[in-house]
Amino acid sequence: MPRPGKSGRYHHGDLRAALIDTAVEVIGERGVRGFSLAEASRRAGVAVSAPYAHFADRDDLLAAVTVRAFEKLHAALVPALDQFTDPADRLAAMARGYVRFAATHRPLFEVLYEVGLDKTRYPEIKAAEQPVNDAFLACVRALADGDEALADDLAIAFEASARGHALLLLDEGASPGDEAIDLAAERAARATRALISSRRLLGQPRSRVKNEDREPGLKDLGTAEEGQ
Amino acid sequence: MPRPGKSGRYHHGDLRAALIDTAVEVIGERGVRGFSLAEASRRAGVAVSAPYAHFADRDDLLAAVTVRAFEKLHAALVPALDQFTDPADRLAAMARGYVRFAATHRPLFEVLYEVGLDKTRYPEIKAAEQPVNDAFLACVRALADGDEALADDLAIAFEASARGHALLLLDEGASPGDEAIDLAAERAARATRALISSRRLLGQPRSRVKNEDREPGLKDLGTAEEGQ
DNA sequence: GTCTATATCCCGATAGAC
DNA sequence: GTCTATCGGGATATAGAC
Repeated sequence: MPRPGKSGRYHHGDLRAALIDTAVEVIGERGVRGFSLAEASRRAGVAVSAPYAHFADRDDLLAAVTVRAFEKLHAALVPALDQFTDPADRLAAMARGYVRFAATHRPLFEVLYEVGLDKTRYPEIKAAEQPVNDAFLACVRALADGDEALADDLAIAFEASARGHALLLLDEGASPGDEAIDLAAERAARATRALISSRRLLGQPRSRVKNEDREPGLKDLGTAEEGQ
Repeated sequence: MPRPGKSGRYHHGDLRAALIDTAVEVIGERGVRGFSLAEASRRAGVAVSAPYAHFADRDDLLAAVTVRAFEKLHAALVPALDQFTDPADRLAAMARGYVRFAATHRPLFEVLYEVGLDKTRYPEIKAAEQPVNDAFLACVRALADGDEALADDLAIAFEASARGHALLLLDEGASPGDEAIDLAAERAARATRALISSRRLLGQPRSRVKNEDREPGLKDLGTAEEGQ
């Protein structure tokens, strides 16, 4: 942690970290695409050329922000997961935490999907993404009972639902503290449970159908239950 | 349909329409935020000042593109809907058509949600949106059996799921003709059926529960708590 | 590591000629 | 309705001083 000291320079202990902070701020106002290195520099109180001492270029800073975004997402999800042992409970909690994260860290959430950086060029991003994916895949597999295809089906349906709920919430313009957040998070959790409950309906008509999944009117939810 | 005629001018029959076309093209490459009036003009082969004869400003052109987007979406959905009478079939078909639209008209799909224009300032957009919403709400209500709250729950869960499936597909980088499109569309349709099938699980613990919807195996949906 | 200065580029929007 | 020309602004990135 470099400290400014007594030097004649009027600057930072850690400009690199400060720039990531201001970048998040700017992204929150202008979006990823509208973000500019120049504006971030201005808000950090340094010359527009200063960032180049810490980042190769604009994309390099965005990559750092993306890493932070995945780390924060993971940090937001873990405590929710630790509350439960039942896989269905855990997956529902993930949906809840995910939606909440989107609303309380909107800029970081946007960054997750909108940076559009080539991840092979920024392996740090893939690395930061890993823990989240692992936690989530573990839940899904536990609910699929060894059926890999079913695990995939459920994983995709869950991801789509959670992300969709988050986006609908953000479209409403919800901001931190808003009561709409809890409502949307709860909706996402319930949709997750609904998908789990009917997960046998998610599969493509593969070679041989497991049991029967005739489309019931409303009854017959029962067959969906055995993985806890 | 104005035609160029013999005039000395070397121009369009309909620059307005041509600009909308090139705008879609540019948005496809650079996104909504990266779209510029100047680039659209260049591709249409006119001076950068020409668009101002047809559009008040950049936003005005984007609004026109948005209107086209909703019209196209509606056009893509109607034939799918006409195929079925059963509400569940219709809603599943809507999901399928929606996902397919996202992949085959990616720029227009992006425009639907990312223009960020004040819709009160552009009532044309609201008007173009209306038919899609109506068709979709009709399906949902038919499945809710008079229960308004359930209709809302299902509507949101469906929208979230469909949009999420579309985004996951686009993130894969699917382009028109790709086989991944049909797969994703089918997944969205099946997720829709799963949600319909378990729609009684979507509701918040409201005053009094309609009949019974104790979910076997999943106890205590009621007071799910905590998120982060 | 940060500054000042600069090169180069693209954008939105307007004015006035045709 | 379109063109040429222009103003004003903001961006990325580099060079060289301290």
